[in-house]
Amino acid sequence: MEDSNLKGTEVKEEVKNLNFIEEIIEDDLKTGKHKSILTRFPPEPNGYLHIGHAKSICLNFGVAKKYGGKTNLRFDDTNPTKEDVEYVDSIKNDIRWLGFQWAEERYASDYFQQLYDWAELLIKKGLAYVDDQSLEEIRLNRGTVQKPGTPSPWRDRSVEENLALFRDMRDGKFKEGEKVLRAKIDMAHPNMLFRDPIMYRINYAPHHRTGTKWCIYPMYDFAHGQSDSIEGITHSICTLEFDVHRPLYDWFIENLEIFPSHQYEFARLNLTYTVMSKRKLLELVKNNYVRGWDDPRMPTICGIRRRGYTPESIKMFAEKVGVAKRDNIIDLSLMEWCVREDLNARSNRYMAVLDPVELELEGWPEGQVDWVEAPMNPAFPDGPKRKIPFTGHVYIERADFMENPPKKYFRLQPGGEVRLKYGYIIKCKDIVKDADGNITKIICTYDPTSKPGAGEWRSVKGTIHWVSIAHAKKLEVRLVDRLFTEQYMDQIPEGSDYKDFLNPHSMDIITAYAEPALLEDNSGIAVQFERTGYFFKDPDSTEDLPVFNRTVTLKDTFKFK
RNA sequence: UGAGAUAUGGUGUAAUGGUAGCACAACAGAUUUUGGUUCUGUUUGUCCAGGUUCGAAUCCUGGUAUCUCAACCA
Repeated sequence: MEDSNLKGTEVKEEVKNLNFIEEIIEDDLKTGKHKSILTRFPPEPNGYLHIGHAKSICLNFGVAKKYGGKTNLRFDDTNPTKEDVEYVDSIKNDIRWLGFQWAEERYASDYFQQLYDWAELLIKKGLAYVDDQSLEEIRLNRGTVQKPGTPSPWRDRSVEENLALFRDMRDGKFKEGEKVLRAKIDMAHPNMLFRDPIMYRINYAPHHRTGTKWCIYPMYDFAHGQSDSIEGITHSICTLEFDVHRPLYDWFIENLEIFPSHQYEFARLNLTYTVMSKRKLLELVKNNYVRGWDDPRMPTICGIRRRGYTPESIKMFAEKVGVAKRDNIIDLSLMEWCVREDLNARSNRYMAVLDPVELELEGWPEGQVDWVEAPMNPAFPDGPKRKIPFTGHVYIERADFMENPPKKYFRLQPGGEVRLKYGYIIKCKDIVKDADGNITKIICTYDPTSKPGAGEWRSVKGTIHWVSIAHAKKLEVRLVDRLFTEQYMDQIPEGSDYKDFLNPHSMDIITAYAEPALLEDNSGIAVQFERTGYFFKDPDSTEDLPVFNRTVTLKDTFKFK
């Protein structure tokens, strides 16, 4: 009783440990600023979602759920030249796979008419004008961060002229780049975004949803805040690089006198050994440096999934990295710890030998097979079991035998005893080598009284895994390792060739010899090869090889001092 | 030479004027039919310099460092 009380207070204290977004929300709820909360996840459908987006998804959906609110999925599709339906489908799949459900599926393109009307309103208020300057001229006249810009010669057109010109833009009377609509703010403003930001540009590329209905498209700044406002988003959570946009976000909302959504920024996720920019990931795909967006080496959600990560582990990771405003580079080991934590509790165990060497038991009766029983997961000894055929002729891991072992090595060695997991205790008697001195076979004796369940239990220092050669299932597996060799991808200079940093062994094919029960496993989640690491067969992937995840080996299994 | 944001162990993240805590990593030990898991322990930190205060990561002043902004991208 007291224990549970204690636990209760502990949990309460943990809940009190809020990130700054949650603090803002609690405050808004408490002061009555908002009765309920509505967040949104607003991807541009121009690429696949990656682990950085996963953090944003967990945050947006997570806080809404925590405070009884909802989350919209809104596609920020205001640039037809970059966007595609392929991407909207993948984005929806990934969010669903993570286990989140959005309240409404919206598109910025749903609001094109409303946005257009608002643009006319701003023109009528004298707050927007059509500019005839070329892209080049606009860029030059914007000034620099240190020097004020110079106003456009077209800045003071009459409302009537602006209105007529803007309608002509809409009606397709101009070529791309010939005219833009700009907000009339301040060409000398210290915030570059306030130097008459462009609201609309002409683009004749067909839009993936509206086709050729429109030839003018709103810019991000003229679309995002208003879209939030239309939906009644209370907390518009985005990454830090948008913080300079917030004043402009507010400016449009104020001058349009619409629902005051507010933007809050947090630091985006960075990971060691990982390229996170969508643009760079697209480059990897386009140059065929990887096999696609869902290549198991990619940091995309679908790539990580193919590597055996579970939705739970990704959510745990998002929770662990926290939410703050300072720049960060998270160590990959934290993410790997999260999968191990989840998989350790849930994944089935099998034995598989990756680098085999033959081992023969002296005196084992010819043709005898012992079917031994082993738990699927040792955490549940009374749970589901599997049967493993044991014979006198097995493969063991080459690394599990050493002829001249160092001090603390306690696997098989000449004259030494070791247990074959779930089987007998064996003792190394002899070694057979080929002409080059490579070990081809290890001869052992075995202790018939050491059969599990058959008498007194005897402990030995080492236990190694094995697989009966006659029963072994041979399977080809991809040994997936990190895509890049460089720890901090930011250190790679802009424009340099990614090829120079690719890990040449990130997709090696190896042959594994596994116990037969593995083939019947249809748990759908990654499986643990005992003492080696995690193995995953993507149920949705028929063409490629299953994956052995080198980046998520068991902690320190291969190391010894 | 502008504006904005941010500085807490190796990496993240708490502490909102009162014992600098937690997680990952690293290291050590115990348990173990996975060198896994589990358990215990250790090491390492408030950007700098002043000031206010009985007391400062926190408040003030002045520096320093890092990031973001000059697409008709989002």
